[in-house]
Amino acid sequence: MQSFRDLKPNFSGPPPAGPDPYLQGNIRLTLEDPDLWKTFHGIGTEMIITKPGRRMFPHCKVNLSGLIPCAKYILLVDMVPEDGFRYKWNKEKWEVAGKAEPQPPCRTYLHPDSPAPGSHWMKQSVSFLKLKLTNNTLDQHGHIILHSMHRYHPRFHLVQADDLFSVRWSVFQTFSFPETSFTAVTAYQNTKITKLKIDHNPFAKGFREEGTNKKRRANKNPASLEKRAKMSDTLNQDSEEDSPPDFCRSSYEGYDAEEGDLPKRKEGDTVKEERYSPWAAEREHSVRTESPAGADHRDMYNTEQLVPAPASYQPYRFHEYGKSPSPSSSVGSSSSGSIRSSFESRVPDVATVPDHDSSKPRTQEVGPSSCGPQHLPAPQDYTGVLNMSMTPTNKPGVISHHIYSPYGAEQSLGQWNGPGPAQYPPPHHLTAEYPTQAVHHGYHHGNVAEWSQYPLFSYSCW
DNA sequence: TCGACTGACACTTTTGAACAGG
DNA sequence: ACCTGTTCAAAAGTGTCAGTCG
Repeated sequence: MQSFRDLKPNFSGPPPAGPDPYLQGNIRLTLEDPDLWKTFHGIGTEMIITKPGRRMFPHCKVNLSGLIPCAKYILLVDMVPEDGFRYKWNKEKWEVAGKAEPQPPCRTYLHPDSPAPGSHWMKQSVSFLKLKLTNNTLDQHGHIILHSMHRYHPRFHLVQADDLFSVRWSVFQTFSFPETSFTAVTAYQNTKITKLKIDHNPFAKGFREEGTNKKRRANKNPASLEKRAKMSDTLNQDSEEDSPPDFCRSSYEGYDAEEGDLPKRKEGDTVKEERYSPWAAEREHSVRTESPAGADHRDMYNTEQLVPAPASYQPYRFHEYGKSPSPSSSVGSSSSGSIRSSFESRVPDVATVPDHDSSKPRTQEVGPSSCGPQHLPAPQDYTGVLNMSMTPTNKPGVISHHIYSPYGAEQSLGQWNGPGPAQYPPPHHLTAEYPTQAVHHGYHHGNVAEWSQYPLFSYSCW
């Protein structure tokens, strides 16, 4: 199991009144199914993105501990570009194919249970199963928009807040897991990944060797069969013989393709996995290339707590600036680089809510929730809060903004979204960090939808 | 010509409504 | 009237593949 290293409050602005006891806890956020993730990561995880939106597999699932049981927390996920490049799959390996395309509208997936007491988050693992990825920049469903052939990794944000509105005064704690990085694709490039997905994703059972989906295969034309045979040969070759030079052989060996079972790794095996994936080596040399905003800008607002990986991950987490980003430049290892320096020493991020909110009664704002009998707010509860906002009302303190919610009651605002950035430029406190984006002056955040449309963290979107 | 992308397809799991029984 | 468990159809999630597009 992994846990993040020492917890640092990532809040630099005026601190909440009095010492925040929540920052002193031993909050742990661990990734579930790490072995599965590692298996994928060892090959080079790919995630399909489609216009209507595609779930991730493996999907993000985390365990939380160390939270204040009676305090409410909000859990979010967003996707961060790994670097400033676009990639292509060429001859069994990923190669840089140019600079990254301009970042699509950043969106943050809010866990539908949010906000919920710490006891709820700790009760069982928290799944982001319904998080969907899309390549449709005009997506109206609130899915997370990514570019195909670009690399990303999910970040988890934990916010102690009673509701969305109090997020503004809350402290973000950010976590990421090296093994969850992936390449967004519209069609699988690496046949090994395809096989892994088929073997582990129950929905793809029909494509397993022993599956019943033979009719379709029988319908294939000879050319397809031949092609598939080639693929199969390649796969077998890869599995049985040497992996392509740019793949981490040792890591892939851990995957028994025939059995389809997760590798049963012993602790001692981790040494073999020092270079975890085609990307691992890149990490060793890698760079976060110049982005319009620049790494500095991206680093300013939050403290990302990279979850310490086992020893085997160390090289992955080390990287330097100014070297080739090519994932295929796997040779060589330098374990002496800075530990994801781009994520360190950040000024804490402070989320904001629409200015209008400041006028609303702060009955449930910062500070510990009173530890009384608390009912777990079901998604409906949360929805109810949001519905208050969505429904015009005359009640004082109740915001009557229109919040776009593509979901039903259960999923209202499960994914924050809204109109494109052109319509809703970044909020004030972020504009300075968006030198290349439309700077908006005198803008008032009209509602949560508008606010949530913004990237929560400037460096996640340039 | 080629690579990226799209949509239809067959298959699977999940979900929820309808029903029966206690 | 309620609760629980079962059944079944619809919905949703998969990778495959042929075709389209730039």
